Amino acid sequence: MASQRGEGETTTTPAEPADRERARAIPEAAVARLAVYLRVLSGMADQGVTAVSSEELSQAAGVNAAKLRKDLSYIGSYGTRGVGYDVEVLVSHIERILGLTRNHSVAVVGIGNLGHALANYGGFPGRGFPVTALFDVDADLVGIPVGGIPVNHIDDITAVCLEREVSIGVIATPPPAAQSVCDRLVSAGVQCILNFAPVVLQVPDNVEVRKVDLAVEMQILSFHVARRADEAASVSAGIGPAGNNGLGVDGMVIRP
Amino acid sequence: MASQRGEGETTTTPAEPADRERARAIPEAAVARLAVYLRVLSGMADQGVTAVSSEELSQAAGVNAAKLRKDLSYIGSYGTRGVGYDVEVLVSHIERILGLTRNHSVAVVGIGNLGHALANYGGFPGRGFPVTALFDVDADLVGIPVGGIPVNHIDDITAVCLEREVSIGVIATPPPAAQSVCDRLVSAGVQCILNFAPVVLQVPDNVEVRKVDLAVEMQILSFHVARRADEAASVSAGIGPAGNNGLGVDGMVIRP
DNA sequence: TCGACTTTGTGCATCCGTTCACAAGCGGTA
DNA sequence: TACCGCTTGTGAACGGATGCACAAAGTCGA
Ligand SMILES: NC(=O)c1ccc[n+]([C@@H]2O[C@H](COP(=O)([O-])OP(=O)(O)OC[C@H]3O[C@@H](n4cnc5c(N)ncnc54)[C@H](O)[C@@H]3O)[C@@H](O)[C@H]2O)c1
Ligand SMILES: NC(=O)c1ccc[n+]([C@@H]2O[C@H](COP(=O)([O-])OP(=O)(O)OC[C@H]3O[C@@H](n4cnc5c(N)ncnc54)[C@H](O)[C@@H]3O)[C@@H](O)[C@H]2O)c1
Repeated sequence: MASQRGEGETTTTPAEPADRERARAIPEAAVARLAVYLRVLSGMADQGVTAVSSEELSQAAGVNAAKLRKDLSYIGSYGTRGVGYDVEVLVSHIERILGLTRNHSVAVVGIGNLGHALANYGGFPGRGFPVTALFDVDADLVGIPVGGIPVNHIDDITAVCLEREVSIGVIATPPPAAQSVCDRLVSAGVQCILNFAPVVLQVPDNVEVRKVDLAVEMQILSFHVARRADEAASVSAGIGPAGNNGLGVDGMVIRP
Repeated sequence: MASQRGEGETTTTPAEPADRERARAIPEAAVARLAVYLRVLSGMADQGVTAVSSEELSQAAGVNAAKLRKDLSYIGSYGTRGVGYDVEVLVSHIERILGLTRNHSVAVVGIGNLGHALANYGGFPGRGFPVTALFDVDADLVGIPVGGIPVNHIDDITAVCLEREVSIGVIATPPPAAQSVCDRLVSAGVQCILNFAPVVLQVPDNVEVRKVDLAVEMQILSFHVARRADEAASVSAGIGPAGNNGLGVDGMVIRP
């Protein structure tokens, strides 16, 4: 039922600083996991699952059960001992902590290979991150709609970002342009930036930057390959490549 | 220097530990930063810079100088006290530790929006990660070259991966297909996977998975916005640092 | 050759995050 | 109602990463 526990939610709650204070104390790593739990829980909810134990959820999310419980404890105690967690309740609390109760308008800058993919991606709007503006410096692109949104010229970035209340700026330009684009976004009041360009951005303290660096990811994988090769070498001999040792596909399945 | 090492490292090989042993001891977080240092150093080398101090390099990489020196110490002592580091020397040692002395063949699975962008991206081959195979289940795509490489059918994945010695598999398929694609890659002997699908993959112990989840990144940004808003709210009653009122372009933005 | 100066490399204290282990709390059952 | 088994929530131990501070080690100029 939707109306359970009369969680009026209208912040008319007993002005507990506890909630607000709590948010500050959540470790960054835990925040990232909460986002994963949220996705898993949403999937469960869609399949009609109403309750889940920390053991089940932790397996579905690929983490240790104790860690999951600790993560959830950062946002409060919403489980029932002996039973588990109510999926919907957990979803709504995680959404609240992650600030997903309101939409976050996204702007993509640099509509090249990657920018096109991002603009066309349908996964963001549904999760509260509508892409509302696209920018590029290329005159041939300006005016053309991509993913339903017309590309604006980079010079209009301030006006458009303010008008559409952009809160997250995504940088998908070539590396040399990234810092300049970043500065423009910051000037336009954008305080969150997701950067795909392999460049270290300099920003004021009040701006949050996260980077996605595929080359770095691959190099980390490369490191592990090398390490593994070394280990194998020092132990010599080896176990066969083992096509499918154990581990099957499955994983757990729906349970209505 | 081999002056003093911590105590036993639980190694099975008592002789000539040197770099091989060292690699195992490098913290994961440091490995990620080494990749960033490498990129910065490569850029410096291209511009003719031959020497650099920990202070300069750390600033360019956006980290603390002490942390940078500690990171470098994990791979050995290649600096010169009173002077700094030789750029080329550092580059070659980092490349060696990251296993970049040999190429790592990459296969991309799922040639949709994202797959196209990845296949067309020119930044990988130059860094030792040549994309040598593309796969999709869509018959209309099979045979068509993308970024110069013809798309293969997913059913040929084992044969093609073995033939081209693919060492990294990139998953860019819709979420429902991700686990199955992952299993196929593993069966084909691929031990490193970079996953873009918002799904938790189940893999054997000998396979390394890294994920890139844009929705999670955005939610982390959202969390910080919310946290910042809370802080502002709890202080709003009175003190307002500086003379600007939140919204809009605040006064700063200076950047050297 | 020598001494002053610069910068590295690292021991150590600290902090943050992970894991363990178990008491507390709850639903179900007799 | 009283008991029993299950699962949560968390105190505490642990381990890894971070940052500081400084001795060691080298360069450079006189
Ligand atoms: N394509 C990928 O798969 C991929 C992978 C990893 C990293 N990246 C990084 O993402 C970024 C974009 O990659 P891409 O392949 O889409 O490049 P791209 O060259 O296809 O597109 C870049 C776009 O940015 C535009 N642009 C250039 N300067 C601009 C400016 N000052 N303001 C606004 N727009 C500007 C260009 O007109 C172009 O449309 C690059 O930094 C690249 O290194 C891309
Ligand atoms: N496009 C983005 O910017 C973006 C952003 C974040 C996450 N993602 C994720 O990346 C993945 C790909 O996104 P997209 O926008 O490119 O999707 P898309 O639908 O454009 O492309 C998916 C491609 O995978 C192919 N495919 C489907 N099943 C397959 C199978 N079993 N084997 C091989 N190929 C198969 C399809 O034929 C299609 O060409 C999705 O999981 C998406 O959630 C994409």
